[in-house]
Amino acid sequence: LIEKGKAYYCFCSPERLDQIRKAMQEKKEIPRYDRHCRAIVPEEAKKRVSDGEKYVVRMVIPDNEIIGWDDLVRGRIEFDSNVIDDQVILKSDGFPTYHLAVVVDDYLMKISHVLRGEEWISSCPKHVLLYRYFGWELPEFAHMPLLRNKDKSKMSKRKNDVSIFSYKEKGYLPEALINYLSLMGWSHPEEKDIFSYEEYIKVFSIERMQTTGPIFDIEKLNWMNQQYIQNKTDNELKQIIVDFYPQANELATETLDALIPLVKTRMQTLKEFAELTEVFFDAATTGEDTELAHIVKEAFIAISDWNHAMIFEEMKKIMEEKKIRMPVLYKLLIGKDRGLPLPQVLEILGKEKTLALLH
RNA sequence: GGCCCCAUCGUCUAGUGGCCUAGGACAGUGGAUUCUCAUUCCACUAACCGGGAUUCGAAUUCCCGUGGGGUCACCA
Repeated sequence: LIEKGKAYYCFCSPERLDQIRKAMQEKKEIPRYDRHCRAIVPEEAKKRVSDGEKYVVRMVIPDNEIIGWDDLVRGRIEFDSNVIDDQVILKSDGFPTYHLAVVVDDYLMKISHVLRGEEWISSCPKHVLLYRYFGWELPEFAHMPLLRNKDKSKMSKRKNDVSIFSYKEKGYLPEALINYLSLMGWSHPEEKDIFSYEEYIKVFSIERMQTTGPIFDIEKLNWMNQQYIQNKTDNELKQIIVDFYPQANELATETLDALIPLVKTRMQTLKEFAELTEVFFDAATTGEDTELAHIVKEAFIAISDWNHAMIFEEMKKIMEEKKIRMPVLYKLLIGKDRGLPLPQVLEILGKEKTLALLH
């Protein structure tokens, strides 16, 4: 590029760069490199380089030209070359900057389509120019909309939780996350909301890509995750839960098996399993109403055939007599006023452990 | 601020001049089912940023505003 006159050595110090940038800003001009070193004749530049002077390499931006490309999602995009900076393409440490690297790397990798975030639009003309300078065929460019926060600013590592691993840790299923994300800026041709990754690959088309930046809303992800959890078979879900929450292995197999269908419709994320099944892991505290506890205990002791139907019968009698409602019994037995269906939970827990809750 | 991108319910979106008194999904509200909570089912609330122009006819085309976003590094 240097030999072709499409790039040149620059010896300007960071201090000088800072200075001219500030000066230009004060004059309300576009803060750009002033092309100071572009005037240095090649022989002199080469000599200074071989003398060991520190340098970077900048690309030459032509004057008064329109640089553009046909973006696959946005159509024709054009820039006036006069607003483009003589970008550094090789740093003083000898490493290329992103602009040089991405063009060369994509070329070597035989990349046909460059799909990237909208934030890259303004540096794209530099890339277009680099392709031209190298004499390489331009790939297709498609600039995707940016995921945004509630305040509409773009999502970023600094401000947001954008690590896919953290979503996994929070108990989101990979397929649910993928499904949800696929709907950010794109829509299924049949307006479906739930579809598999395989189907997504099959029906995806860049034409359906939207140009506006969608706001990442966790509510719909939650709903979608719940849908995916519900659509699992009991066995699949059991495996997923055990993988996610190894403590589940402490439970007897029958216990866990019986719990799965109960938790299935009540989990938005896998993390909620622990909360839902707390009573199976920790000895729950008894309620304050000791009189009620005593009555319930007596009634339960009398149950010979320990199953949820019988348990529920006894509970109904007590609720009628004491004029109380279900939440009171929940509170008494599991320490919370809501949860998995109580009679079933108690059946699974077993008579002995249930009575222990009421000691 | 310059340049660039964008603009339909609170949110994700359908919509490519007439099928739109704008459709679906999430959330919200009300109801049905029900042993709490969920699930499931039903219903309701809710949007084309503003102004011009083109057209017999604009959410859809064009222009001007306004608003939002991105970017202006020897970071990617």
